[in-house]
This record gives sequence, C-alpha cells and structure tokens, in this order.
Amino acid sequence: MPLPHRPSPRTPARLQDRATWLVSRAHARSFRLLNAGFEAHGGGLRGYHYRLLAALEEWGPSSQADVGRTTGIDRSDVTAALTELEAQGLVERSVDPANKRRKIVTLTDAGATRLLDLDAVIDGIQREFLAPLTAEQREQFLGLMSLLVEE
Amino acid sequence: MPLPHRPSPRTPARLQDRATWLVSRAHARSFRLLNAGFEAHGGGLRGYHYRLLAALEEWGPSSQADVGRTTGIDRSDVTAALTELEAQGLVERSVDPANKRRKIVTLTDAGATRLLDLDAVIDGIQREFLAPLTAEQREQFLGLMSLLVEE
DNA sequence: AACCAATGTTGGTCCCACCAACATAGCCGA
DNA sequence: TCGGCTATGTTGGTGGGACCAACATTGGTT
Repeated sequence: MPLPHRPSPRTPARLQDRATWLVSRAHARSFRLLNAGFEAHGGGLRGYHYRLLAALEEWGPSSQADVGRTTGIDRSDVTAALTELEAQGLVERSVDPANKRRKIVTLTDAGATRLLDLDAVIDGIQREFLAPLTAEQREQFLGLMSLLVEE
Repeated sequence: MPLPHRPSPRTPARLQDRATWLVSRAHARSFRLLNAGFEAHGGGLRGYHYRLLAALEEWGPSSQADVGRTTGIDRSDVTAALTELEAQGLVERSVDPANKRRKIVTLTDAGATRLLDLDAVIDGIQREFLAPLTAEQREQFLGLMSLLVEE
C-alpha cells in the first residue's frame, strides 16, 4: 500500500505567525474573490478602474495627476486605465483651458451608474471575505487594519 | 497666488472602510517593506524562495510537487524558483530512485544558513510593519488574520 | 530669456498567481 | 498484459498591481 503523497497545504511554522505572511494570504484570498467578481459582473473593469471611478465620484472632475495622487495610482497607470474607461464612455477627458498640460477627467452618467453596480458587487464580496469573523471581530479587524494602513 | 493643486493622497469614502481595500493597502505596504529587505539583504532571493526554504527546513526533503502543495506555490513556479535556489547551492535536486518522475529536493547547509539570515531580515520587517500597533493590538491582529486566512 | 517643475504618455520591469500543454513515468482495471 | 488514466516536472504564457525612466509639451520663476 503506497503512501498517498498528498500533503495538505499546511504552512511552515516560521511563516504562520508572521504578520506579513498573514497579510499576504489574506490579500491573495481577497484578490481571488475580487477577480472572480469583476470577471462575472465587472464588464471588463478591474481594481484600478473602480478606484478611479470612486475618486471622481467623490471629489468631482480633476486632472489626471490629481486623480493619481488621491488614489495612489501611478500617473502612467492612470493614463492607461482612463483610456479604457473613456472607451466605455464612463469618463470624459478634456484639456484644461487654463493649463493646457492638464486633462480634466469627468465622470459621465454612465460612469456613475456603473460605479453603483460595482459597489453592489464589491459589497457582496466583503461579506464573503469576512464570513469567518463575527460582527464584533469585523469591527476589530477594520479598526486594526486602519491603524496599520495609515501612511 | 495659484492653487497648489497637490491633493494629499486621501482615500475615497467608499473604499476606506472596505475590508478588501484595507487588506490591499496593508499588503502593498508589507510588500514594499519585504521587497526593500530582500533587495538589501536577500542576495537576489524573493518571497517564493523564502517560502520554499522554510518548507524544506521544516518538513525535510520532499518532491517538488509536495513542496508546491505545502507552500501553495504552483508547480511551474516551484520549478523556476528551485532552479534559482539550486544555482546558489541552497538546495539540491535528485531523481527519486523509487519513482523516477519525482525529484527529491534537499536543503543544503548553505541553504539552512541562508534561511536563518532571511529569518532575521524578515523579523525586523515584522517590527517595522506592526509599528503602528500596541503589543495587545498585535495579538488581536494576528488572531483575526489567522481566522480570515484559514484554508 | 533661461531654467526648472509639472503633466500626460510611452514603454518598460518586477513579483505573485495562475493556466495550458507536453513528455515521461507510474498505476490500475479490464 | 495492455490501455488508459494520473502524477510529475518543465516550458511558456497570461494578467493584475505597483513601479520607474524618458520624453515632449506647457507653466511658472527668476
């Protein structure tokens, strides 16, 4: 009777209590869920697109550079993602007449609608992601993560 | 007096309380720290290499497929990373005489030593990463993350 | 006018995660 | 025993997120 040779995916001891490892695993899980959600209901959009739409909705028309700074996305990535959003009619770009270097990005009605759709999808994913925790633990989790993330 | 036009990197409201967003930010920060650490003291190794060395140290010589299963790393990525580790003399690969498909991977002394070095680097990064939290909060954080990550 | 800084764009890199296909080797049931 | 299935290691590829370098254009400063 041969050995099965099918070790379950355990975790090396030196990893399983390290914060960076746990964060990495949590991120991998979160990322998988988000990818599946975007794949199923995202209409070809990804995380960058959602972040950009959210920033535009919250702070109104801005230059690409400002959008990049508020979202923490690199200028070059902002350019690429906005081109894709523009192709779907979700944002509009126009040269700032007061400063011809800048392009003012504006959320369209279609973009605002799409953002709401994505909100719903992402809210569902939050529940799935946080399923292992009780309501109280979720509170704690969000609080601790906020501390860990600021700057 | 012209407007500064330098918005600080805030976070859209619909993002800042979502668990997946916070995890993504925490992971980005953790990843930056780890990258910097590996860059400075990692001798060209990366996360995959550390995970593989750790698994070999803990569970002894194993086939590549088993190492991949225990670490959660894809077979193909295991192959590539092991080739790099082998080139540095940190692991050895030999065909399993009892099953010529399999390659048994063994940690060398140099590999074990290197693993200890990396442990020290990564421990330092844990402190840096967790700096915003009190000791008690760190305990809570690790506990909650473990729940969230399970399987 | 000369210099420097900001902007948008192009075109890269890197790491992690994942997938498809393939040759080889072992296994198992008919 | 043969045929088919699975496991293994390898090659090569995809995709997302995060970055970086260089460049032309435009503004602002001195």
